[in-house]
Amino acid sequence: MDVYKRGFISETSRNEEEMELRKGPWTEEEDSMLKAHVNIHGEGRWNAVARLSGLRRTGKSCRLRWLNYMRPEIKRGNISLEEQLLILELHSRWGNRWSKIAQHLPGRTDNEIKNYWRTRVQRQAKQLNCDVNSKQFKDAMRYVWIPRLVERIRASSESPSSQPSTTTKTTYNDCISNISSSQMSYANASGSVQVDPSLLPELSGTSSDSLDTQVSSVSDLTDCYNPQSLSNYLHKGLGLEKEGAATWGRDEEFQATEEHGNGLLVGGGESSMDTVWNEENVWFLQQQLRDGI
DNA sequence: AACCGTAGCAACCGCACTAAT
DNA sequence: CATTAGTGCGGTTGCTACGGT
Repeated sequence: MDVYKRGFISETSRNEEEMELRKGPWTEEEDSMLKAHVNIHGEGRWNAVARLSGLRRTGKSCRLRWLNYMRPEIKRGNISLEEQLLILELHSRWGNRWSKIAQHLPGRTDNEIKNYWRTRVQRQAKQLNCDVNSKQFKDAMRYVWIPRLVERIRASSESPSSQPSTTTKTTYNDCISNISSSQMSYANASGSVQVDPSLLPELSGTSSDSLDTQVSSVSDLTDCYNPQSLSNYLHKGLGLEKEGAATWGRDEEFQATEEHGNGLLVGGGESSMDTVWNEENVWFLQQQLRDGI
């Protein structure tokens, strides 16, 4: 109870007692009041909503609650692999333009995507001891995580048991096809997803030059999972200068991981909550980064 | 069982933009 | 043109749940 009392503030405007505004978590009662009002009067004019609905909230608060939580089309629950891929792609293209990114993920809010980015992606950057905006990290995403994610999507599409919802798939493909740039990712006829590296952020001259060649040659995504290819990605994409530093021993371990099907590439029996951002990926990259420096 | 650290998420804040006056 | 109200957006905060010790 106290939690709902916490955070009351007084409004600077006219009737201070009457206009005492609530802050903090919304109660069920408030939710239903807001819902009832919006159902009758529609969205918009949030200050009027706040006044007329009887809610002691600011218009901003009402708007936020409605848009981020109460809209009927809000999709709740775990972010699917396709959505994760889309987020990574769109973020690499647009940066922190959360609302713009959210427009391409129906049912997801900018807040949700922002939270996803901060909690999952930034955490991984932290574990790798690099800045999320660093070239190093972007390259890791571009040449390791995104291809892995693509592969997992493909793998899951081939094994119906671990298939994310069809709805989500359709959504992803629809989104991709709706994005104007022809450089954007696309879903091919077989339903698998390819990532066009050109949509990703501009890299520094040296590495992008070498990488364009490397990546454009990857017409078949399975190539991404050829250990030699991956090694090349890491050396060129992550700017690792010692070509021989990451030994095949590493890749063998990587392959062994695949064979165990415990999460890197094979969808297995994981929950959809599982992401590409698992510890093995982090470990693998840390090793590559360490060896390469 | 109690405590602590952390991840995830809902909500707030401040600023910017836009349209109406 | 200047002002103001409404709205949108990105960054940040703080609460809750949960797992580890």
